[in-house]
Amino acid sequence: MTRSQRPATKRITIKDIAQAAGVSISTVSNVLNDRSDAMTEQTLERILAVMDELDYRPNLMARGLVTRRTATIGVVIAEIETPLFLQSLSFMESIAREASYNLLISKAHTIEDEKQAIKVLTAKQVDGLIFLSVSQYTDDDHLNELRRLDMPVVFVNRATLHDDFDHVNWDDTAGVDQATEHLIQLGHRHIAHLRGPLSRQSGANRLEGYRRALERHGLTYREDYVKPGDYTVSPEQWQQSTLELLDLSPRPTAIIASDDIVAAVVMKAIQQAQLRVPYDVAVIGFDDQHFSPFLHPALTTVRLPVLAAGKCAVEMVLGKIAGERTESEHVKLPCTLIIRESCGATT
Amino acid sequence: MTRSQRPATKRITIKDIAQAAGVSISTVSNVLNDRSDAMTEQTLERILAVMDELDYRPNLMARGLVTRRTATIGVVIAEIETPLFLQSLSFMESIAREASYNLLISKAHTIEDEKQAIKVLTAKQVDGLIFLSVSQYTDDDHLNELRRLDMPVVFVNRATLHDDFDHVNWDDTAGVDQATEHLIQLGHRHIAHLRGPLSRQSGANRLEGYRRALERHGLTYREDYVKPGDYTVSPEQWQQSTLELLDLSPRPTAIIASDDIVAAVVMKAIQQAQLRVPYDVAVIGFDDQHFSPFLHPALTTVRLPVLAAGKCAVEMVLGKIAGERTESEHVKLPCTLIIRESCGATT
DNA sequence: TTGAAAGCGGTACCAG
DNA sequence: CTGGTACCGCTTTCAA
Repeated sequence: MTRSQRPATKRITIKDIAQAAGVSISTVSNVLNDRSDAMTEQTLERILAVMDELDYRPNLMARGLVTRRTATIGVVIAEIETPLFLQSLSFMESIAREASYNLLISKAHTIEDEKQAIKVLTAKQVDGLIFLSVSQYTDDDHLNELRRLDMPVVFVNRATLHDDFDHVNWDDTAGVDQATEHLIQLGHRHIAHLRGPLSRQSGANRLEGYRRALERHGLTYREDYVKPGDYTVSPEQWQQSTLELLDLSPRPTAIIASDDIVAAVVMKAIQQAQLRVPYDVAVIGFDDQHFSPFLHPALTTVRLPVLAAGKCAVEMVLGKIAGERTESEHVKLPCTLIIRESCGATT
Repeated sequence: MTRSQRPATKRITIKDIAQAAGVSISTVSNVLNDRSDAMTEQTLERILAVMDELDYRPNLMARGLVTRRTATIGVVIAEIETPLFLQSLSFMESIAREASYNLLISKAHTIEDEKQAIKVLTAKQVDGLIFLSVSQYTDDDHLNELRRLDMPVVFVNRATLHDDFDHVNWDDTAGVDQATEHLIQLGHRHIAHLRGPLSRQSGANRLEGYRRALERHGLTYREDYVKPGDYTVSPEQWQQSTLELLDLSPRPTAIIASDDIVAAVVMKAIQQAQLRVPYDVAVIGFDDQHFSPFLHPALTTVRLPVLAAGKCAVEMVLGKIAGERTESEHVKLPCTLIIRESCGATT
């Protein structure tokens, strides 16, 4: 059976409803827009009945053409593959939907993609724009055109140079500081760090948090305790780096990984070296991904407020659309240390 | 600085371009639609220049109103939280974008949500609809109205009763069959299964695959080797069930988990019981999630073809939109056994 | 080759 | 309180 040959189902419009109900177009429009106060109960009922009977679906594009509202927010996403970011996207959808908005999405890996995404999303008349990015510094000149748009724009996790835009970020530095502090409180004095890429603000910030906590406690920062451990190098190298750390003297008693996946590999390497986590070496991750509680041992990690950030971003653009918020805002959300088993503390 | 007070930037339209370039509206429309053949090179250049200068952005809603095309595909997503499904969504976006389509998304957890999602997405005039679902049997009557829509509709992973719609599914049964077969080939004779919810087709199918492989090899199916292990019960119960399995006599030498997260917990429980994976007990997961290669030991699992399914679904609706595909199709994608370390085989 | 005009499906203003 | 009508911004015949 093929369902694709045009069934010639003439699409029914507001005019059809008006005709069938024996009223004017404006009257129908009024009920569509909840202005039925000044209308006979009877009339309303009849119109409603006709709409239902004819399976009427108002064309939101036609409406949008005149109201200049689409009830749609555009989301430009970098590296959407990251499970965490996708979760954030999902949550943003929930918040948006509560306000009867939908999300129109477009991924953008390169600057060129991004330009293109901005072009098409604005051409589709979205009411606002959210950028879900990696914290990389990039050439941002093309963002200037956004200013001419007179459209709410919010950047999530973006190290942009344009400070007059709205931003939602999280405090990586404080996050790792907290993690390091936690280890120090537990008595650790030799803490290593598999750091993220320094090309990203997050990598640099986290390293900074690590140093800061160390310094605060008068612990020396050792170059050889810090090694790259991120997607720019292979998992084998994470493992290799871990082994090298274990060979150091004094051997680090704790390792802070750049993210939860790396932490999993670190734990694995430690265990394969016949050492125990956390008894011989404690491990802390970063992100708090879905699987982290289920690792063996359950991973102590720093939770990124991706959900809160998504919610915040959506609320910011909705606020701007509604004209409630007008000032440009820079929100920095805190990270939370989630204590589980991998560093030995029990809460 | 507030950027929200109307800058009175009159939005420029095709009319403005025509005026500024000293040509007619139709001429501008022609260049917008790549019909510049019958046009002076000069005219074209001038129009292009003016468009660039005025930063002209054609209003795709206005266009869509007449062309009845929006270059947008609606995606209705159930349980978008699942990292795997979100990956699929992300991949769908890639495929769609290659064809210059965008995705308008709406989550729907309940039937009521779903009705609402269908309503608003169609009202926004999407060119096609993709349902990314859980494989649950539900009351599907509301889907009937989709038939009247004359719009391409594809269901991914949905156990719908409406066979005349397009479907993309994967073969859970064969997937678990394969996993079980693999274990049997490795010499296992006592294979347990932490099964998924039987309320979902996937749970039932996987159990079926398990039984099928057992029977094919003349191994008896033991009720006590099968326990529920899914989101309907708590992680503590997964752990508890694992321990119960380990207490059985003869003790299972292998456990097939309902998904990778459960598999992680199973491995953890086994290890905490001072047994080794895979030497004492082999473990196989289901999904092949992002973290699975990084578990200790790396998880052998059945990969769900979520990416391929997403791609397939998008291509199906694009094909229908283009009028190339007309027949309704039912695609069933194979699952792939990914052999890593957790069941002892080395490829 | 280019221009004029009639919609697409709504909204909203203005009479009556 | 209801009906007529001028747009919204673009496409698309149909003439010139």
